[in-house]
Amino acid sequence: MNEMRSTTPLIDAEAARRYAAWFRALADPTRVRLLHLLAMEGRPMAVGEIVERAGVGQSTVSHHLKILAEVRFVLAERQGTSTRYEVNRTCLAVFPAAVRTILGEAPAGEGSDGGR
Amino acid sequence: MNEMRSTTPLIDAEAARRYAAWFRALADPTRVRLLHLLAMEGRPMAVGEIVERAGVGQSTVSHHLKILAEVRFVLAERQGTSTRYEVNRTCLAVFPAAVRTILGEAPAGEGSDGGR
DNA sequence: ATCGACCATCGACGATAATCGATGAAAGGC
DNA sequence: GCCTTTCATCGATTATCGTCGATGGTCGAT
Repeated sequence: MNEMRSTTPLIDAEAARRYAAWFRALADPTRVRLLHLLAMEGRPMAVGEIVERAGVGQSTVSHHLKILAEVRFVLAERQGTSTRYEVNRTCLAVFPAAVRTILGEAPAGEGSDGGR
Repeated sequence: MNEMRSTTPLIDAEAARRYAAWFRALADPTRVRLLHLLAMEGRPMAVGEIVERAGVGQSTVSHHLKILAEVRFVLAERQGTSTRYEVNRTCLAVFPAAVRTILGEAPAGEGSDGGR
């Protein structure tokens, strides 16, 4: 019982959920800082190394890295007993495109998904 | 008890919270749809008019409009007994700038705040 | 002054999310 | 084999969020 009455061509519910999910991935200060740390280092970093600088517990860091990885804002690579995370700049390009679509300035459609 | 150990020049906690707040404003499908509706109409709309097309209750719409207004993504204007909301495209320009700053590609500093 | 239309706010509820400590699982070194 | 290191996952706790119905406040008209 929850559809837009929609005489006008509006974003459908699924697209709205997809866009919201992207924004939600960066809707937490800890994740913003983790992403920025990885970007500034510019190299794959081990989780323990990240934890040393994050100011939050190891399980918390792991949790947030997982969320960032699910939307491909970071990439994970196992290396022996360690896991290296690095920033994935390509996928972060979705934001300008998403904003343009929401504002109706985009050619609609999927937009640059960044190679998901 | 929660600071980055920060030998490297990282985003400070306050900046991270500010960026996260911007992303959080669009981290909900209903807000994405409301913003898109306002953008497609391209004119100030009364709340009742928005409610007719939003598929959620009046108080819910009012709640979300308030959140969008707090970050200036929409602007409110009382007109008699009614309140008109319209999209504020200028402030939505913060996203490309925010992403560049988080990725360390920005000229640092405040970035285009959009005239807040 | 009263009424009606319009919208914001309140209170409550369920759902989701952030954080932590503890436990578990995989890989390497002994 | 066993122990250590490294990380992911689990369980619990607390806080935040989305939604609703109901109430309250403001303005215009009668």
